[in-house]
Amino acid sequence: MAIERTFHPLPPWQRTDYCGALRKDDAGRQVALWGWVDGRRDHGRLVFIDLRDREGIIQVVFNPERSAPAHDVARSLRAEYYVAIKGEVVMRAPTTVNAALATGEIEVMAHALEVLNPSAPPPFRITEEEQVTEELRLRYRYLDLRKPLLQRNLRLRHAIMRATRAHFDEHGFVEVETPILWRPTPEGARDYLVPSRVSPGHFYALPQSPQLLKQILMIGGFDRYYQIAKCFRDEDLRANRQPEFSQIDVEMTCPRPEDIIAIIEGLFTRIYRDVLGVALDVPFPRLTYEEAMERFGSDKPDARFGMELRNLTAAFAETELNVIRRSLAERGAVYGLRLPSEFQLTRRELDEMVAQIRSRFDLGLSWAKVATEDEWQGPIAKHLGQTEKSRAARVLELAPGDTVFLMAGARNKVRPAMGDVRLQLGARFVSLPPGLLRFMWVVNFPLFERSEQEGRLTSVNHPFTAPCPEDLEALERDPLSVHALAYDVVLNGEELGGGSIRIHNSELQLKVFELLGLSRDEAMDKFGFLIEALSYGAPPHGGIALGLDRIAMLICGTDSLRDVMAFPKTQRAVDLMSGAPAEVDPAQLEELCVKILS
RNA sequence: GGGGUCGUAGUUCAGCCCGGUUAGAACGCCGGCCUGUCACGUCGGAAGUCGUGGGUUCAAAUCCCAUCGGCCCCGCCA
Repeated sequence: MAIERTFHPLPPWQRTDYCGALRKDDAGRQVALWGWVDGRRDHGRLVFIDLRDREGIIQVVFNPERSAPAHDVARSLRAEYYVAIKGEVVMRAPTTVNAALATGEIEVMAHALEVLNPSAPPPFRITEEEQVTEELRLRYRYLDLRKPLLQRNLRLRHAIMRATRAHFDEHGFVEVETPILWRPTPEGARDYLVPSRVSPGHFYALPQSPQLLKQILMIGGFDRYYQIAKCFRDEDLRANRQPEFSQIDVEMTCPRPEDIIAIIEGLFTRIYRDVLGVALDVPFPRLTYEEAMERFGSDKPDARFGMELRNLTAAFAETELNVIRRSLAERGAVYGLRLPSEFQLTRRELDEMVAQIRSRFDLGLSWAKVATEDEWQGPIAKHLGQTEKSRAARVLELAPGDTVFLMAGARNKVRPAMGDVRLQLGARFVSLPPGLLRFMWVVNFPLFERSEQEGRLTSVNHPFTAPCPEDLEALERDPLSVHALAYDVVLNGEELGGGSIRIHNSELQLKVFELLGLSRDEAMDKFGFLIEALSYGAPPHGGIALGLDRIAMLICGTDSLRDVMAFPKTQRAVDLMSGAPAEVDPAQLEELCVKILS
């Protein structure tokens, strides 16, 4: 057919209502609708169409006695045709009401119909009932987006962003945009690089976060800044990690940690109230890093269930068991975990868990079943002395039928491994109420940790984090003992964000770089602009950054980031719809002075 | 970089273990009939590079090897 017969760039009439928004109060009204054909039921004479738009579905009836031309066209409609109709809203006869539909008490008796665009048969039905592979969903993202799940999730995400902007606006924060083309940085994740045409051999990096830019905005006098910022990290993907994601980025002048904490508790309160109508309990509990590791074996504890770790080092002080004695001699520690008797693992499952912990953490997990306080069964049971068994039983509050897990070794290795065991047991046995929200702050992080791979100190947070003032004197003598003015906000075992008070003194900043193995010259080369900026009356400042996508995941009740992003990438960082990344024309590369090696 | 899992009509899946009919089903699609359906019904029809490549075999969707792609995880990443 000639294009001029089928291409209608302008609508034939204006829409009066959304399909899914009509209700029985609208009965008697003449309406004009646009929407997709969700389904067609053709009875030869009567034709029924389910018409769908973003608000929902309504049934449209075509009766040849009402309009023969419209009825004729209606018979040719197919799934996902985009059509405009005019008609009258009428009450359905009581026997024909569809209780499954919000609009089920009414229908539209059509007298005019225009096909605005036909559709090829879709590769899958636009309904949540059909479980289609993620690959196909991503390839035809525009069709998947029409489904209720993504419609709902992206609108919830919009509501989160709206609440965020309102909250910060009301507290005097200014939203400032920062560049996407920025400077490569040595620390942190792998950068996405963009070659510069006008400076051959030089590259921009897409920002991993606007960290330094927001600090410089404080130096630049904005006092209170926020931004919903796109961030980029070229690392491998996970269900909850995409290469490009959004942060709610915040910075303020002269804050105490409690000022940031209060602002963010206010933000979460606002988001949960506005988006879900849920009232949060504030303030959130605060745990020190040390306490979180000691009790949960994690710096992002899931406090929705118990089964906390217990320190059994004292209980095992006089043990005869060789493995444990050896690790205690090396200033190691012993930790235990109690699995209550109502939860039982088979021998096979226990063996699998032991093997898995060995391969992932290179640590030996031991277990025993408790018959009575002094009578344990299992591979290690007969090697355990009476003293440690009864001491451990007291600390862990063991009861007959319980399973006890034990692990000995260096504290900083045993605790995360036991934390992992705890999470596995929790996931396996504890059924959590869906609406349960356990927010918390984890504070008093160490400033540095030792990187085994690189054999040097690295920042736990980032190199711009300020040390606690009372630890300053230990900075050079014992850097690992220094605590940071840093705080993470955690919900249900998921880290939602983290922040800190920053270093605003150029000498201290240079000292920290030095401790991280960055010479004064290298530091000036890579961060000279920051050091220099700090020397011009930089006010003390600090802030936080929150993962918007993760917040959206939790609000939407999904465990995949792809369900809260309009156009996500696959695990190989590919966009299946557009085919990005793609090869480019050799002429483009030449202009950029870029050569492909392989 | 490593481990696991999946890949068969447009879609969802069966068949694969134990090699041997013309590779089936449902939904969808195409055509006919049907005035109250809403998972409409009904009659008929079309539809397949069994992800790809190689090997074993008289014979491969089926067994073996490699490879590509989706998902989950470790490493990596706040």
